[in-house]
Amino acid sequence: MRLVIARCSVDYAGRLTAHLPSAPRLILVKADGSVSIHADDRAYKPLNWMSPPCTLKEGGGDGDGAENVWTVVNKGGEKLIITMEEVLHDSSHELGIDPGLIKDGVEAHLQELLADRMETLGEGWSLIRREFPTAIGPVDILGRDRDGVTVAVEIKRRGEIDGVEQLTRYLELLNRDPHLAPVKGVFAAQEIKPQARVLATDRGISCVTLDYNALRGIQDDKLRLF
Amino acid sequence: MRLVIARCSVDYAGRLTAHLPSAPRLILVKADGSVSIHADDRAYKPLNWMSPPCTLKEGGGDGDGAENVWTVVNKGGEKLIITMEEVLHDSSHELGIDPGLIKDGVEAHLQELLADRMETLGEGWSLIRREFPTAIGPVDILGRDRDGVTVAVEIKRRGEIDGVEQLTRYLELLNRDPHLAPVKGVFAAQEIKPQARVLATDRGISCVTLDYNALRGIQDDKLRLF
DNA sequence: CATTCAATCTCGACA
DNA sequence: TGTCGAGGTTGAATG
Repeated sequence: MRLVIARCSVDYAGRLTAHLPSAPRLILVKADGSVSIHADDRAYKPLNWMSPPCTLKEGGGDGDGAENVWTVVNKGGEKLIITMEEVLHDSSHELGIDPGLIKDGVEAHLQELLADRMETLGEGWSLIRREFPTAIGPVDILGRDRDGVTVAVEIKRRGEIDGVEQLTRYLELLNRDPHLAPVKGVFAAQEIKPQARVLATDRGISCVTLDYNALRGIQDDKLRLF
Repeated sequence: MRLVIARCSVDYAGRLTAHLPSAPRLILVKADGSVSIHADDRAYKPLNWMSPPCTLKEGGGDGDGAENVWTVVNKGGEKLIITMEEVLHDSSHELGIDPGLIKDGVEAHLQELLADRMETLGEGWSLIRREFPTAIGPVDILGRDRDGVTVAVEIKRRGEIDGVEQLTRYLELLNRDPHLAPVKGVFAAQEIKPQARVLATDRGISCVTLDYNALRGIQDDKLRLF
């Protein structure tokens, strides 16, 4: 990864045409050849970028001696032209390939724990199975209450409206199956937003706030982010 | 803007929970307090990030002496926890506020030029107006052919399928207006992808390849990116 | 402040 | 390879 801080102007011509007037910016050249240009605000989105696979050529390439012009092109014929006016910093660093992001670590764990302790949801409740498959995706937990009524449980770390919508779709589908119907819904999360609670209640879905540490039964400072 | 290259592990807890195992990465701390973590690939998307407004605290904050732990929190209670294991580079740079991106410079210019030279599209063609308003957005150019038939022109720098779809929607709407109907469609671009051309032709929309320099009539090396 | 909608959306899965 | 759908979507514009 190469980090360049430079006063530069930038022209992009591809899916649209765009121009950045001269200003100091960060130019990020990554090992895969991709280039992005960042201002000193906004974490997520670069001002300008070229996605890999692409190639960077320093110098105009026309042999016109414009060595301060960088040209980045990709397969689709998109071009990013960076005119360097003053380089303030330039360093390179070997990072190697990244092991990558592990998502839902805690949510998966919550599901595991809850499946093992269905009595958390109610006395006499039992597990049918985790990740119960349906046509529109797996239901986190399918179980039975003490009366043998089927229960679909949706687990989120933070319970928001879209989670309730998701569970509602599962319930609608599951209730079409005469072998399962009637199916009750339980919305379980470490934290449930008021709006989500109202919507769930309105739809006859019960809400359960989960205590991660209590479920684990032990403390683990490394994972206890809150 | 602060650039830190460090071997680190990262935990995010917010709209979801996610974890990055220990590896060397770039940590970008911007003037607005936002933080993003980049691997050595992918130009656009950070591995992990925290959008502003948010606050960064170096050190665990528990007084536990974990000074190598950075904690970033925002209003919504989202947390990003970076555990620094080995700092390989750390530099700060003053960039100031960015003048920002100017989009569509050339596309807007193309529209201007074409409106002034409707005969480019056909002998005797004339302009009704640019940015002709409709309920679903403005049509780039509305004009008439030599027979007085209304023509809707969609202009793109690169003609792709979505441009044809857009023009199709305009045509459908415009043809419902008895004062205008029948309305013909013209898809004009500096470069038209084969797929887009096929789709347009299939829908009775004619395609025109625009020559920017010919339309301008003069050369301008500064703007001529191709 | 909530809501809607476009984006150089990106990114992964699947046919 | 193209298409489809989700995303910690982000970000701007609007009521």
